Amino acid sequence: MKMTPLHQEFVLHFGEMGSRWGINRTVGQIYALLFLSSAPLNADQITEALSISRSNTSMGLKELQSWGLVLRKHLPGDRKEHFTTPDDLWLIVRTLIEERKKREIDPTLSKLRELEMQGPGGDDYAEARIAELREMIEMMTDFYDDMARLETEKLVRLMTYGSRLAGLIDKAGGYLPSTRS
Amino acid sequence: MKMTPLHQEFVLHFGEMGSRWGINRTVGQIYALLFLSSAPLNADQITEALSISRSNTSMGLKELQSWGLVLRKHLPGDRKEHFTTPDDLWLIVRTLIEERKKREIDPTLSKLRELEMQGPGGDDYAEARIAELREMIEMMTDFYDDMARLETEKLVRLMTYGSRLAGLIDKAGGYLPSTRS
DNA sequence: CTGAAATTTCAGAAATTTCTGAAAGTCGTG
DNA sequence: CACGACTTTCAGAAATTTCTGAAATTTCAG
Repeated sequence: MKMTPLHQEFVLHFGEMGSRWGINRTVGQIYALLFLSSAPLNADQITEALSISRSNTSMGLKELQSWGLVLRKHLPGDRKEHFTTPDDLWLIVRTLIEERKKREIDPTLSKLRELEMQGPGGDDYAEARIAELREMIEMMTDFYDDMARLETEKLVRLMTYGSRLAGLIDKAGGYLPSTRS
Repeated sequence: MKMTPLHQEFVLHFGEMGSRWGINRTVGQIYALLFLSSAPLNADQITEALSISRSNTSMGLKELQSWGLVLRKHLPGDRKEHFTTPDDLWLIVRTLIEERKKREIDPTLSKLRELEMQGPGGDDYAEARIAELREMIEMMTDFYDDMARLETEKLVRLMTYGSRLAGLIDKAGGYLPSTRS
């Protein structure tokens, strides 16, 4: 691994940002390194490039694989495992959003539903607030599900359409619910 | 502060989720407590309800205010500061997204642009990857900006329209760029 | 099978983050 | 303008997370 100044800076940045993204420094760095590398790298190369311990590399790769952000790749003729990032950026973004939803939203949605199941307990305000929150999260995740189902091609076209979308909707005359409550 | 079982569970959940959301346990708990409370609470009430130290409450409130998720409120006749969450959930979500963008996306976008400014350094693959990443982030943040500008009413209508949006775009015959590069 | 190469696990060390109590600071009223 | 009520700051303690080296486990060529 050469590690040009470009690599250095990029990798360090992802390391620093890691904590804000809910992953740790080395995990961010490993991802960044693989992201910039045209050829798959093996664990020893990563260990050396980042000056971390071999076991740390192993754990970081494990986490990245659990996120689906890094793939194992067997290179013929080499016994070592090699690793890459998927090269379709849209796929990466979809994975990232899906995983974050799974970790950051879904548990709360379940909890809110569970709390509502427990029936009225006297605090009307709190109960209403919880119901309202649950409804909003449902609306957003339903919308997300719809978008996630679209092919990238259509998604891009939609996004490029930007603010004109609103006008389009008006014209479409969709008679749809307005703001809640 | 009464702290019914409902409050308890809700507050504890937000505390646990806090770490996944990039805030710490007590900050999550303070927010949850205020979210469920119809009346604004003062720092001592929060301190007591959550059994934390007064200084911890102070720091937590400071952070939540910096996110714009908690507002100071002067109650007439009481010298203490009181705190609430905005009650419009859409506003809360907008704030949350805006702040996360500011903290999690914008610094990276700047960094990518900065790296590109430094001009070609020999690694074509890495440079292309960085450019591609920058372009995608720009496309998404531009779209976000467009959406953020819409009134809530329209946003809701748009979201409720769900997957039919794609068909709409097709019919609109917008001749727009397809997938990048 | 065997054993060397590669990988993973894991207990404790190191680093980082969170939390506390005490001290310093702010504010408004008498 | 001084005093008490309230709030913030901050250094160090406590808790949590991350990282390491050594040992255990897996893998596969011979």
